Amino acid sequence: MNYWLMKSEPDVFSISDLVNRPGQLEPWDGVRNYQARNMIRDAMKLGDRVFFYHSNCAEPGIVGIMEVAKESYPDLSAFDPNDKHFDRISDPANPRWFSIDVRYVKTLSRTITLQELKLKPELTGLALIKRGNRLSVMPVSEEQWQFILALE
DNA sequence: GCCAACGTTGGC
DNA sequence: GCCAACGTTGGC
Repeated sequence: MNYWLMKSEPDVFSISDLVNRPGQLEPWDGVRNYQARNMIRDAMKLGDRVFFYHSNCAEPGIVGIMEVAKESYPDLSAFDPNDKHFDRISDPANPRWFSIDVRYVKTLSRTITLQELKLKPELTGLALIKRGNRLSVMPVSEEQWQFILALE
């Protein structure tokens, strides 16, 4: 099993929103970065665990866990001219962007904040805390995953 | 709201 | 292929 971290702005889509979705399922679409796209398309497998990270908010940090409920398929939002993430270049016959579906697993008893994660020497290799990192999807090693969970 | 970091675009 | 201009991300 692989481990990941995905960011979402809680004002746009929060972990509470995921909880309230039918079946607690949600298509994770709108990713428009090639590095992140490649991970979604090629590496994220059914059952993989994913940290839900709240970004661009008062208290950025990890708030919960989800799992991959469906492996990659073309991101339909790229073909919708009315969608915020519409991409005129993406050709339905040769899609440029991909989605996965995620399912809610749990909410952490507290937010494990970015501030706290930055202080841990064990996490210096974590992409999230590298300066200037803007990736919205990133891998987490099993060691990092266990370490972070133990902070809860 | 500011702004540093970074990815993308497009002229050359 | 270089690189300046521009747009976006996201912490603060």
